[in-house]
Amino acid sequence: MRGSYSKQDVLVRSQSLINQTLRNLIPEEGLDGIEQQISIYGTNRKGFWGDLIEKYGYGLENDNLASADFHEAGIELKSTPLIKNKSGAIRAKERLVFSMINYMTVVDETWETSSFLEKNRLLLILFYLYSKEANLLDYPIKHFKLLDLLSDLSESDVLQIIDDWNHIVKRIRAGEAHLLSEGETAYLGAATKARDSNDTRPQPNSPVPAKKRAFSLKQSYLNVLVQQLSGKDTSESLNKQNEPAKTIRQLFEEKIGALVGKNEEELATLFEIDIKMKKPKNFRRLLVNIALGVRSNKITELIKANMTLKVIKLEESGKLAESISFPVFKYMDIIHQRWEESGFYKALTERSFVFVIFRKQEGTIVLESFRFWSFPAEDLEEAERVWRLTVERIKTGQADDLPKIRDSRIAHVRPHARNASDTLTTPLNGEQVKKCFWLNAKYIEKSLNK
DNA sequence: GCATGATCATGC
DNA sequence: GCATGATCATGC
Repeated sequence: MRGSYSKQDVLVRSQSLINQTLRNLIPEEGLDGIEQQISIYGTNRKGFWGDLIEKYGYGLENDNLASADFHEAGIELKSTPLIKNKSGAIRAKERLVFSMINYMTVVDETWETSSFLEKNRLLLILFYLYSKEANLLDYPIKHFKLLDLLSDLSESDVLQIIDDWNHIVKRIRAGEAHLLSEGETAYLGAATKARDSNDTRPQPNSPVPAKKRAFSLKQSYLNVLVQQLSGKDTSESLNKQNEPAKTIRQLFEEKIGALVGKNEEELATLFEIDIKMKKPKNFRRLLVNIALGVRSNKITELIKANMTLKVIKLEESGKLAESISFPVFKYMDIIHQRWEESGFYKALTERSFVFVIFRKQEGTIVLESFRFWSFPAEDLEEAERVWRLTVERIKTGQADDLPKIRDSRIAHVRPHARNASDTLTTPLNGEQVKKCFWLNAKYIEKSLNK
């Protein structure tokens, strides 16, 4: 069977698999044996579902050859789980991981000659709906997406993925593989594969060993794909139809870069906004949205990239007045979490920011610049210290006395609530006002000036 | 002037 | 109703 599919065959076959389950697809005489394997290995055996769908969904024999699954059509098949959250919405359960990054050899590749492109030039992503309670034989297939990385350069996603690949490889060439983080790139990330911090690999241009990493499509990227495939995507793209595709960086250069040097009043006039009315709290964000050509804060490219747009204002001296907040944590949850699974850790390592920077100047406020920023890996240890201190205090009945701004050069804990009666339960200190981690304004300011 | 606590404002 | 971005208010 292997190799006899054309691209069209693969698409037709995939369409026919929608809403099917393995139980529907596996012939009766094969089911017993597979059920037995499930009872031995459990339902979480990695890749098992993917192996079975190749065989029973597409009639491909399992092998370990490095060449594409559908040899003839040059298509690589990747299966990835979806999960329903409490409110019933469907999202990607995890990132989609490709092969390991070989730091030693990838530095000699270009995108065109890369082993990544060689293996994944035509990517068929199959989404199935996982459920903790269900048998894996009963996971329904929900969507599929064919991504042509080789020739679909008009597709902005592909452009961005190439940009990301180049960024990652550039870092490795610079001897900075140990400083990589997933948040540095937009859609294609360098996800850690290491079980612990000793699980490392050598890199060519530095003696420092680096954590094992693999290329991956980010969970946030898959989430938007799924929304789009199911017709539920309400975000607005910065890439306009009939215009050439651009990367996120190019889009900001074009749309924000062009307005650098203009002040609030000039921007308001340009956009025909009546500024005589009282300025709302998010006035500059509104200006930025208009500049970007969107009407809401849901911007497709930024959601895909797990990137937060922050509009900040510097004092005349260049000082940043306000710290930057993260989502509120639950006292009762955080005490049971490991650092690596905490919301703060994930926000720091997987999220990134684009800052649009205004600055006070001679009685007005001027659009000064924009900057892409992600949390530097070398500062993770200090963030971890603040997090551990926070957890320790909550556990020991000091939830009313959490790390303050002077306790760390990087982060602190502060309220983030509607008002003083907007509280959550603590283990030993009763109800306390909702709080979250904040990155110190001074730390951000210094980091942006680097 | 800054740390800290508190709240406003908006959109989902 | 709530999460989140953004900023205000107070007191040392």
